[in-house]
Amino acid sequence: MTATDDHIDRLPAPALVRPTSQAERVADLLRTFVIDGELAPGVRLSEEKLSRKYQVSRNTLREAFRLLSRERLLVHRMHRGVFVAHPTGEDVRDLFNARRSLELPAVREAGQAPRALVDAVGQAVEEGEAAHAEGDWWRVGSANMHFHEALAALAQSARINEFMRQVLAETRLVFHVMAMPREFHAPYLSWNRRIHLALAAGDTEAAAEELARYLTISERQLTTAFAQMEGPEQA
Amino acid sequence: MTATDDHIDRLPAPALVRPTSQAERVADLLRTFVIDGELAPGVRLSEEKLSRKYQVSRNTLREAFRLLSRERLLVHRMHRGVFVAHPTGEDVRDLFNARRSLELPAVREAGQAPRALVDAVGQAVEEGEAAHAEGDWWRVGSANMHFHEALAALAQSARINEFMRQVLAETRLVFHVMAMPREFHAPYLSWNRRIHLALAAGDTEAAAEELARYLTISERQLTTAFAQMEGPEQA
DNA sequence: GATTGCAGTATTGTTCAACAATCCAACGAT
DNA sequence: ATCGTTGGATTGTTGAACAATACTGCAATC
Repeated sequence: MTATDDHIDRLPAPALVRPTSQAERVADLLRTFVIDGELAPGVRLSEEKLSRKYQVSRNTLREAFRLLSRERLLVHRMHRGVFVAHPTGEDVRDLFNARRSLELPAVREAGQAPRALVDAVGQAVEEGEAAHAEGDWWRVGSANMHFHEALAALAQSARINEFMRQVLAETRLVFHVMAMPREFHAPYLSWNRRIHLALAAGDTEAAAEELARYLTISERQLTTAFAQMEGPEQA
Repeated sequence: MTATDDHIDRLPAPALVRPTSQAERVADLLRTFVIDGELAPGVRLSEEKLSRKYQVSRNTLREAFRLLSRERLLVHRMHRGVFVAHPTGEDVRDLFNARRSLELPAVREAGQAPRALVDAVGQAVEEGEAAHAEGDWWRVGSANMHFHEALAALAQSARINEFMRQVLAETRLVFHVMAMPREFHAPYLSWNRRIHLALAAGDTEAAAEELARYLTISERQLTTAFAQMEGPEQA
């Protein structure tokens, strides 16, 4: 170890250059398509067409499919192909149960979390309000996701964070199943603001109760919409 | 719809015959190997050797690898191959934070859960005690996993259940990193028994407190062991 | 008229062989 | 000691081939 090594140790280390494989890149691409709704729920992804379009071999494409099917964004059906996941009313209930398990305790234990994590919640609130001011409804939705992601992050576990991202991505799929009206997200803006205010004030219990109400109402809205949808027509 | 269709509706439906792909079967196989410690943490899985040994093509094998790397049981390192995950002390902290987030709230809300789910917790306790009576330490460990899996299941979310399974599988890997003494699991048997008793009695808060203590102590044991291990020697 | 049986077709499941890209260890030069 | 080079081994990716399966439509049956 020479003296010059000290300089190296001081470098902003974590930005390590990670080489990525073709399969991962394709998976990233498809993931954004699914989350953004460019690939509608239930749509089948033809191996031949996709491999031709994105200039990758079928084998590489299939590796990407495996990654995304473990994330529940794609569904593999033997000899039939892979399809964009198509959540049902049952899935909605499950997703919200999962969110309750993740978000509520995270908020209740927010006292243990570093201030930076609480601030991130506030930033998401502001992002949503800014998007609302610009009338960018899609970004309002994204900001709402960031908000809840920030809530789960209070639990301080990278694994929880990743799981939460998955759950939220799936939740976003739910919105694609039935085109929600643009104004659907509007009421949540003030709600998020209230939750963050309570958090910043250290009143975690109040924040948790607000959040619980939010989740209950949001779930009810979606499940009733699904009931109307799955009842009359077929699955 | 003829009258005979009624009989079909009454069949034990959920046992649907799901055809499985080669890739999934290989993934299942490798998963058990990893969890059971037959493939030690850090070991590299040669594509050529494995494909030859299990008579599958490299491409199929790689599909299985992608599945398992999303489960964090394998780690893909570009141009180097896939390795059995090798958890660090940092991972241990993260895993236990995740478990606290999952298990504690699940126990606290156990009142909402159907009795069958609470009974499942008791069954896991008995499984552990039976295994202990037989001196089958490996099964004691498995039963302990089942116990905590049953706790998380009180949250009533299939997604939570799966996530918990993953977390526990990783936790099991931790035990393979350093061979824990056989008696390591012994004290947990009575602990699990106490937690279940409190649960069955409806005293969820007492159960949660016991569980919290358990997690704290268990985490401390593992992290100190890791500190001794990662400090002197290299990573 | 609805169900069953049977093409034919399209697509996925899987394998194989080849090549490019990269890592790694060993060697040798500075 | 450090660095550049070289060669071998392994992964990354491809394209083509074939088997296995699902789907459609039509004819045959009751």
